[in-house]
Amino acid sequence: MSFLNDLNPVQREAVKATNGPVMIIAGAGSGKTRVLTYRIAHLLQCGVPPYQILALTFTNKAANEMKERIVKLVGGHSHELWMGTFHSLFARILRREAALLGYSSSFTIYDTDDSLGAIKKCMARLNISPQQLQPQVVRSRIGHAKNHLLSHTVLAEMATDFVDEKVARIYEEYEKSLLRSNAMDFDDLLVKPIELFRKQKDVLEKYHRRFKFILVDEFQDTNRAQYEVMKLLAARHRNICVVGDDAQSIYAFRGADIRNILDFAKDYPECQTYRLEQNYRSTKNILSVADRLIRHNVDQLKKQLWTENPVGEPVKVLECSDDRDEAYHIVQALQQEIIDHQLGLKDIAILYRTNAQSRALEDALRRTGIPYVIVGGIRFYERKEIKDVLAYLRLLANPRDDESFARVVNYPSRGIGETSLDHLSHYAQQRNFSLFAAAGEVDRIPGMQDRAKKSIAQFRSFIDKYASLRHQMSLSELSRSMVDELGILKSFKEEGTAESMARWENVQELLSAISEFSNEQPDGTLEAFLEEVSLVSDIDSWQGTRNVVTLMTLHASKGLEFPVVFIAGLDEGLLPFYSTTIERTELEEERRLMYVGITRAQRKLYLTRTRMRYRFGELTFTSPSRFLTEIGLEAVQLVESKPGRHVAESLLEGSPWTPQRKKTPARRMHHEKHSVRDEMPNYEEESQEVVELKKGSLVEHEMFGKGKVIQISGRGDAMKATVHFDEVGVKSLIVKFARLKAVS
DNA sequence: GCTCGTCTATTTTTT
DNA sequence: ATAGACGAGC
Repeated sequence: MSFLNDLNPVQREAVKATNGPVMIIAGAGSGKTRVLTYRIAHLLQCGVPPYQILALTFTNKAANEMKERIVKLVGGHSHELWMGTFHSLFARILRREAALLGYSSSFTIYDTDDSLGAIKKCMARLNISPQQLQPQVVRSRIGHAKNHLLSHTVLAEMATDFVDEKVARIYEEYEKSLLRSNAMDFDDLLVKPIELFRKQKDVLEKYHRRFKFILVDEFQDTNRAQYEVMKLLAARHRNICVVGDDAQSIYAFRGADIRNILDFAKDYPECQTYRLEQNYRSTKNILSVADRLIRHNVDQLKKQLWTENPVGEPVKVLECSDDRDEAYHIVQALQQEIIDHQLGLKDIAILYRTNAQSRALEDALRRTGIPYVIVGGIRFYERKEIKDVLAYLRLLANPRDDESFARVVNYPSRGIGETSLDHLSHYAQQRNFSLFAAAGEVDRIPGMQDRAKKSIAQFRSFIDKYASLRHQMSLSELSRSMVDELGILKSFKEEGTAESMARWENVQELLSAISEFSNEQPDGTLEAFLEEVSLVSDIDSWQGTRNVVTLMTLHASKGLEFPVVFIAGLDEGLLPFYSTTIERTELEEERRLMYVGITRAQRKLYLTRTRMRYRFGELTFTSPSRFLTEIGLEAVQLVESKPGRHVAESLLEGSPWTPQRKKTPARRMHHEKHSVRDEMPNYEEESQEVVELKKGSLVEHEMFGKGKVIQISGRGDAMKATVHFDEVGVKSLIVKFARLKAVS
């Protein structure tokens, strides 16, 4: 089994232990993904049919990458692997089994906004005012309850105060409204399968027969519901492998529970544990900074990361006067790195705690003409105009979707105001109807204006018309003609403001996304498209191949790596983030977040902070993050920021970074919505001497030394080579920037 | 029922 | 600083 030789001894053991429960504690940069992919490849090679393997990942991107890598290792039927996020895979199972839960298979997935809307309506019905009890609070309490598998009855029994009692009551009402709307919220996608498996043993058995091997990635970020559903599925064969790193647990705020790591050993006493402690990613300096920081956490498993990589350059700390100045120094340093080390823009990432921080950075990059891309921020699918169009599509798939109904019944304006809608929902409520069903009996509703009745009836027949056209035309034709008939694009155009033009563009982008989806999956249904839309994350669509600087939050950076990393905003209060006080456990999560950021860096790490920063539009003084103190001055190199970015600006005249303006092409989908300028030609065409590379070639790299090519993937600029270096192990390099020299 | 102006919170992080 | 929510007035 040749490919197993690419692994170090511990990795190889972890890959080969296919029977029974296995826990892999994998430190940052220790080849976690590699072990997972090789493990699956190994299973396949041992003759396990792909459909018997269930692999649960944190993002769709991780799943897709893994699939690709597995195909490269063993070829073949990777599409038969069940690999994806908990949410997307269980949505798939739920669609199949929907009838058993009283749902139809075209149920809608409510996003957080939809749930909030539904909760508000429930509260109104129960006469609980939003002043009395914030709907946001109610939603998070209900979400918390669901994640801990507590039903509204149990919650009511446990209630110790007034708030909990109310929440339990609203929870009950909310559940009813979800069922009536044929809708599930994000938490339901995990909770409902558990309900189903517990109630219907035969269904569970069916999946037991199917999934003989289960793997869970990013185990430290799973919540109780995820753990429970995984346990149910693994109950029969007990071939369950979880991979995680407690030091990188950064989602406790949304219910991730590190206890899962401890409970695993209890629930599976026969489990074999492997620790991957050799880091292949970062220099010794970077690793040492990471270690000095994380040592301050009390809650952590014992683990000592080490590396054979070079010591590397010192980690630099930049102190700046304000956030504009900080952005400017980052941009300067970044340019210097590119010149000094012949890097591409895509080798650089700027990370920060809050999305709001991206603004100053964007300004600085734009002014210098450096192309960049922002991952995250306001998501494409959460924009108002997009949600409006999607609401129509959702109604076609599931007319009972009350949130969508309420959203667009009067968009574009049809003269159906709050009063009419109140009448309608009251009528619906009395009969336990959906709004759409009530709209079918509009004549029987007392007290409603005739004009409103007519409009509602028209709206209903509009939906009916397109719902029946659904099967006669393609998804993209359907959406296009519906949007046309609604006059949405036209009205944006007529409005003519910059904002409405942006909206126009966004709707066009949505329509192209739908076409793209139809082309890629000719038999893809409307439901499938909507599901994809509900469950994508920003990081899913980030492609590391464009030659641009990447900006993102520390959270989004998990699982990625970059030669050069900047972490901005090391100010107390911002990173760690808190407003007034902070508890130890929260502080430790912030520290892990910082740890995640540090360990993204391969070669060079910059930490920056400011003495003053704008907060809520006001300039406030800040003190250095405690994390800087904890790391200690002796481990870093403090760089005095040279004041005066004006000087810096004038120096830029005529430099290679002076903007060479090019017309901005239509922006790409959500992930690149903020990208202002496309790649500049001098970077795109920056080509290295072409080295003839093929499997088995001997090469030399300036940092990693000599090695042997074990794999080539991609073409052109995106061509990657996987090289086994004598000194540092296996690396995947982008050929264009790796500057590999042939060794004879 | 709609529009304009003022007020407010928002600035964690996301499937 | 800014966008969304809310209330007063048409």
